[in-house]
Amino acid sequence: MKRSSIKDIAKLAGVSVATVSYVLNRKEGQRISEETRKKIFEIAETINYTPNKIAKSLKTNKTKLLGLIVADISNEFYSLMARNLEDKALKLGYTLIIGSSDENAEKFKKLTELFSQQQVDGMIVAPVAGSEKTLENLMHIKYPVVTIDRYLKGVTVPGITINNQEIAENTTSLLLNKNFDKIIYIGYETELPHLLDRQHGFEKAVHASKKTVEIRHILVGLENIAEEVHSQLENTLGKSPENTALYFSSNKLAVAGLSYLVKNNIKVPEQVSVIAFDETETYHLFPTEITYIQQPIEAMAEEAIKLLDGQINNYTATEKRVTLSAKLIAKASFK
Amino acid sequence: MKRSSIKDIAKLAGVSVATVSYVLNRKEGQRISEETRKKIFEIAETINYTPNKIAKSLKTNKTKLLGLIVADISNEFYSLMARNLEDKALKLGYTLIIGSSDENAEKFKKLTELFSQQQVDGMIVAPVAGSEKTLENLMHIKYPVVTIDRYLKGVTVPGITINNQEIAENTTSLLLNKNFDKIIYIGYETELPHLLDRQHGFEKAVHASKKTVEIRHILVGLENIAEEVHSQLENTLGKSPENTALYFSSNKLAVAGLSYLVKNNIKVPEQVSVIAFDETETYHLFPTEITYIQQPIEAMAEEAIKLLDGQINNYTATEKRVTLSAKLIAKASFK
DNA sequence: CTGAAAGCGCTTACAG
DNA sequence: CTGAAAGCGCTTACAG
Repeated sequence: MKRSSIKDIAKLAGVSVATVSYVLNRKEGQRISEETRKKIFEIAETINYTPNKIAKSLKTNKTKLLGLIVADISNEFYSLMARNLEDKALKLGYTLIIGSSDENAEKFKKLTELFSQQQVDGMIVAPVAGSEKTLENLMHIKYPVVTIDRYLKGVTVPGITINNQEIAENTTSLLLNKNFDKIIYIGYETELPHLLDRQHGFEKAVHASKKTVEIRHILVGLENIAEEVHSQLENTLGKSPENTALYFSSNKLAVAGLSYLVKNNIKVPEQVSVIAFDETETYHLFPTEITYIQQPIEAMAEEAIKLLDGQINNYTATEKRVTLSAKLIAKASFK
Repeated sequence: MKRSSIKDIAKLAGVSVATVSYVLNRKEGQRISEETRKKIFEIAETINYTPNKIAKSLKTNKTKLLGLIVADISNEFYSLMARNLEDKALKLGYTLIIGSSDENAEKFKKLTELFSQQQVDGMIVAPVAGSEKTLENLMHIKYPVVTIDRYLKGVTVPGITINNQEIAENTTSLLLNKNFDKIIYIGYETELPHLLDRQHGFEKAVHASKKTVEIRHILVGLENIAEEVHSQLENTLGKSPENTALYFSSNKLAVAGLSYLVKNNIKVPEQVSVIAFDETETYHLFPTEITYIQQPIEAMAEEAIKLLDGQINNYTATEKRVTLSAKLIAKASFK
């Protein structure tokens, strides 16, 4: 696979490589005779020339490559985010290189190093617990970085989040205004601030409320979600609950919980009301339409790319954080 | 963001850049005094040196970048495939750059051009209808390419497929051996050979059978799957079917069909039996466990990377096609 | 209107 | 054991 270069064109056209470069890049300032232009384009066409962006990158110090680090690209939320980022990036001429951190700080660090060696112009990352140092180092060398979905305490990286605590608080208040006997919060055992925000929002609403309602928490690890949720729901909710509400703080948790409800033939919303953070196509197979909190993924992607591109080209300050609003989509699972 | 280079290290260490390069790359042949080695490593460490792979690439003609083109990275099948490819690629030191073609031949072509300009060492592609020419061109310039999931008629690109026709035929035979009154095949209106293979497998089994059973086809476009499947199932299956089998040729179709069953309270397998091609987490919210055909995604990813790496390094012939076997996972949806 | 030349950050055959 | 030098394929200020 021998590719033709600018040099080949120059030789064939009997001009210098500089001229070829000028023509191919359609620079305005330099005026080159229509004749040579035409000849150069024709030759480029016939020898099937494709520019070597690597060579260009070396000179211009821009690769037009963006690194994306998510926890796991096969996770629905992240693959949808990746898709949106891809589209927005492409519009500005960037392509995405992707890595999954598996919630592992060491792997996260390795990926940032790898991407930095590949000279990506910037990175969009969903940082994992324990990766504060890695982010700080990137900030320190002024590497353009934007966080999405998550953020880390004590590190001021520009990024996009949603109003996790607020929306959790508001939806929990809605729940409290109904007269449930019991409300169960199903969340993660985690240190990730954005997930804790959801929990704190829930708790804040509970404390502010005058209702006497039994509150229970189910917290599970990031693995074996289904099994853990099932067994804990069995303890906390039982097989024939009445007048209870379930608050799932992620779509994965919700799916696990809903499958418990299906298996035990528990009726929604007759016996149990359900609200979930995040959506998923999976809800469509549940007999009742699920009330969920919708993240503005497209807007998040758009803002992330904009913020990153701004940093890369020095438009934007590097401590800008953008908070977007999630939205409650009310459906029948809630009574 | 000024990065330090090999030159900086050389200057600081008082040696040549050649020496630094040798040390950092731990070349065996060249023996360099332990003293200078140590000094160079220390300096590299203190000035926080990271190699510029772009520069290396220009010289070595290897970027360690692989292009992945799928129809849509937010599609569950492809994001899972991407994840597996990512892992396998990383083991060989490659990173993945990703693009979604949206089943659009023009966009597919654009992505191959973009990736080729980025000098990816090879591409893993799920070709779209009408992209024969694009693939041929890549083959012609001997660009390392491997197809996954799909293939195209008349183009001999190395690639990985599964035994679509055979597994479809076998599972259909199973269906025919039961005494259903009616069997409905739900598939796509498409020219994509791998999907037609599934349909042909179904039809082959039907023709070979001596049973008299009513056979119906539902073929839908790639968009508005849910609506189309719903309305056509309403016509073909009705609201209270008996002794009927549904054969879905993809997980998306299956989800659309299952949601119809849920909505109309049709019991599986009492009234209707179900078999689906491909799995999805979504099945878990259906009251009955779904019988499905499982693609060996991990093995496909592994073979794809192996095949591509082989081409890149000239181990493998460039017309090798690998066919892996899908497996029927029998569950309760089938009686 | 066009070209010679330097340089981006590396690698590597060659010489000593 | 180490270095000078060429070169990968581009871009771009400068000169003419």
